[in-house]
Amino acid sequence: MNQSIVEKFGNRVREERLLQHLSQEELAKKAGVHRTYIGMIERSEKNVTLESIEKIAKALNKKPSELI
Amino acid sequence: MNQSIVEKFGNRVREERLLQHLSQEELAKKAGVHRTYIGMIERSEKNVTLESIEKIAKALNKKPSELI
DNA sequence: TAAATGCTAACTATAGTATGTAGAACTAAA
DNA sequence: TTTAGTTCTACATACTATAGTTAGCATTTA
Repeated sequence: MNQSIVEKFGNRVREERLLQHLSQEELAKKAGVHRTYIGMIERSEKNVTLESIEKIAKALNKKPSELI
Repeated sequence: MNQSIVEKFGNRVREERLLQHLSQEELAKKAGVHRTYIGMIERSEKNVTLESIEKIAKALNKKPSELI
């Protein structure tokens, strides 16, 4: 079964967030986005834009390309 | 001077498109997006989403991460 | 039982579509 | 030359779909 790019991204974000012991709310604050938005991304409910990818990647100390 | 992630993406798309001798319209057709949209992306006027990144990357025979 | 997350709903901003005009660059023909 | 036809791209405008915000409450998990 092939995951979509949106699913892959959501899974990578959750994986990295948990590795760093961050709550969705903590990650949201670091990234400058909203709490529920992180949840939606992790559940593959949102088709994130480049700028949001960058914000979240920075908050996780990753390069955008590492989350894709 | 630092380019934004949106500028980098637009520049990479144009660079690859020209290397492959494709017009904006040809690339748009291969990617399944609208003609004018490719122009807007290359001029850094649009903050592309993951799914559009994937469509354009496939049309250029690249991985999404190679365009970011 | 508190902290974390899921989920809904309503909203605003903007991604992405569609159409048309204008101008640059290049042919070919006279 | 110059004129006309073609292709490509920039740009404006208007529209629809959806990204992203915000709040509240339900559910899960420790």
